[in-house]
Amino acid sequence: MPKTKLDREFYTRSDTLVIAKELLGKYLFTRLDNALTGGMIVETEAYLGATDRASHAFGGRYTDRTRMMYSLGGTAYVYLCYGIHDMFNIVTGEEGSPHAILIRAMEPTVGIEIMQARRKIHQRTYRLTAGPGAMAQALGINVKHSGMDLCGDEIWLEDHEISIPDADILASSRVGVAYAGDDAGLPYRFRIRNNPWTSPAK
DNA sequence: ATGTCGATTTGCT
DNA sequence: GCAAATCGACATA
Repeated sequence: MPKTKLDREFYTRSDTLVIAKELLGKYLFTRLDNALTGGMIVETEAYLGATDRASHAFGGRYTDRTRMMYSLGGTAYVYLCYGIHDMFNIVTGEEGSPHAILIRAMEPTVGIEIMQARRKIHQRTYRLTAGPGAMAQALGINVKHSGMDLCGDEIWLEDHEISIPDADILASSRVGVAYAGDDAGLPYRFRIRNNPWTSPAK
């Protein structure tokens, strides 16, 4: 089966919600510390830049932390949450448009022992990569990788020609964004129906 | 300069 | 099921 790395054109398209859905079933890999780890994306969440109250870039906010969100599509945006968790996002759209997609969970396929060691988990459990902080930790991603080009060879995505039918994509409201007012209820969280590797948060 | 709080996870009651 | 953990970004002064 053909496996092709997602190229710049995939990320620079303008419809972030479409990209967020298309990312389901794609594969995410990291080759960090000379170790290959990765798996299939099963849950994503879209943040629509300056017009989205839940986005860090709402209103065009531009700070040291959010600067990377304005990069060209296909750039990593990683930030620290609750002082503990590194959250991995994929920037989309053209340069200057601060859209991003949070990768919330994946089904691990490659380098499982390495991911277990990074997570200090030594049993087979869905907890390994369910939830954005847990998944980034398993992949070895941290805030130092913010701004990294996802068309390079340290963090990248691949199309394995798995397509998720619309009927198997569940859309629901985003998690942990109650502060976003009217935008909190928008159905921008997507996951694969009946996939046990999706994150536990409601 | 200082205070508040988060796009979460984990462990314990 | 609930609350602690933990620190830097951001807002306010």
